[in-house]
Amino acid sequence: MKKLDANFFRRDVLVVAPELIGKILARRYENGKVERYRITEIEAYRGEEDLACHASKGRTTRTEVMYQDGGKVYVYLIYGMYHMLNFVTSVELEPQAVLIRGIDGFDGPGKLTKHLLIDKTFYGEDLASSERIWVEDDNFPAKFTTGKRIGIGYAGEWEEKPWRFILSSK
DNA sequence: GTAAGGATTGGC
DNA sequence: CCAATCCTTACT
Repeated sequence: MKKLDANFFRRDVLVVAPELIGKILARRYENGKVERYRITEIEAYRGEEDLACHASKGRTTRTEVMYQDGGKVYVYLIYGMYHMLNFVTSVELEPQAVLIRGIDGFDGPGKLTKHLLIDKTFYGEDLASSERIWVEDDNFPAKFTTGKRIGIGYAGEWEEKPWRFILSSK
């Protein structure tokens, strides 16, 4: 079982996203208990020019972490009710991130963060050194399919990009 | 300062 | 189909 370090995330989001499919998301709770889930669905958000990416608004307090080096956690609240879990990819000044949309047993970005007790205190967490959340590679031979990203009807032509990756083998 | 709307979900 | 619910951004 290998823990993914920052170098894994310091690449283009369109390279990292498909490789993350089938990887293991590990979460250690305050009571010390560790739970592991296979990542089943991911979406890629790529740069300021991607109108669906929050960084298209520029570097703000909210998007700051996306401009940092890859391997960080980006969490934000949507619709006043759900926290979305993202991992920053690429290098400094290249705002890219992957949204974790589904893990084994919890299909849906809002559901999985609710179950894993992920909230905005995870904003900026370093996946390589965190004791609360990290990603592991168990050499699972993952296969995946792609599709359009969900819920971004305002993004014009960017809505058509096949930047959603779904695990197809189990 | 004020207003509009969102990378969602579950219930009617 | 629509409300829940609050943070971020845009605009007066």
